[in-house]
Amino acid sequence: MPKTGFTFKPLSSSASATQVPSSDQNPGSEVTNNVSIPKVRVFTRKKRVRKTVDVVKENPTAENKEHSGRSLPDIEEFAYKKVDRPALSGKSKSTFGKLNMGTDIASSVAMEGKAPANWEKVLEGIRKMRSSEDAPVDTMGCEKAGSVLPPKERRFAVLISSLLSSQTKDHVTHGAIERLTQNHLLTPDAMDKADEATLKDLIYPVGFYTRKATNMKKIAKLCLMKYDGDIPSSLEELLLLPGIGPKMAHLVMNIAWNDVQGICVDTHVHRISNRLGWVSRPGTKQKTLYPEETRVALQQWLPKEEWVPINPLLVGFGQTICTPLRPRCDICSITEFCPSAFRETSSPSSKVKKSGARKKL
DNA sequence: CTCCCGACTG
DNA sequence: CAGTCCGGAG
Repeated sequence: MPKTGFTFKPLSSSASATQVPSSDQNPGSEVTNNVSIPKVRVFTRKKRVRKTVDVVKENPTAENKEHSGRSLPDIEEFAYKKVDRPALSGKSKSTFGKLNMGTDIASSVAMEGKAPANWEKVLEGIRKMRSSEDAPVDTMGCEKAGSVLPPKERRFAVLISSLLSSQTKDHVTHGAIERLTQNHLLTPDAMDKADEATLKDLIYPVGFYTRKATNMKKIAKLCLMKYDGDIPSSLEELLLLPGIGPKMAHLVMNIAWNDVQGICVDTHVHRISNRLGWVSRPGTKQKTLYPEETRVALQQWLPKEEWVPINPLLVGFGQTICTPLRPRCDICSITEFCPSAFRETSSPSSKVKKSGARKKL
């Protein structure tokens, strides 16, 4: 991949491990330095085809697809998003009940705020396992590359990169950022003026590009109008931006502002922390139900120096060994400290009703 | 819960 | 080829 100046690499705390040598990079990237070209290069490959699957969801109760309750109740402090979310109270309760089961991994669960036994050995063990294989998840690959930009631009780039990186492979995110950069659209000003359709085409392969293009424009405008072209500097204000939730907000605080307000918890950190018995619901031995709950619990005992590195560490571990499905306990070196080792317990988001149910007849 | 997008997996 | 992946929002 040609790196034309900006080589930002967002802390892809999610996807990215898996290879994907896919021959398709971006076919038009021979655009080296025609800086003067005012027009935007549009993606012409693979047509975006709507799936138009005329699936008549005759079974609205989604028998499979059991997410792990993504939305959270208003757990403690600021951290939680925009306005007040009324929901969660009544409805999803039944679902949570189900997810809640099988949580006896608590033998070594940390007592409120107290560090679980051997956590240092566990971390060390994971580090070892990670170093042996080529960890694709390098955390701050950005600070070195992004530093070529003035602070303000760099922060904006970090914010946009974070937005684009969710649910998207690293190389894809990188390509999108590169295209935006080449077209001089990686600034609040330009982005605000740009066509939404143009942005959409430029970021194309990233996940949820349509929604992200919309969010990018809104974010650019907000940065312009409320923050003088800079990005919000607090967690609360970052959370107010469309498309920026707890996970990304912490990531941006860490990288863009170098101000560690909290741990960036994604599903890997969430799942593994629970498997290890590192966190539990307040006052219980139950697994935490939401990433935010995990974050709070983890922050109660994990030394602050580990707050940032814990993410890339567990993400890499979670993608290669402690996987959601069929974790590789057989090759894991810390099973002696893991209450969940060799248990089919699977992830926090258990998979109860699933294959057993009938498809569509 | 469901949708958003698409690439990958069993 | 249905199910997974996994962050955010409604």
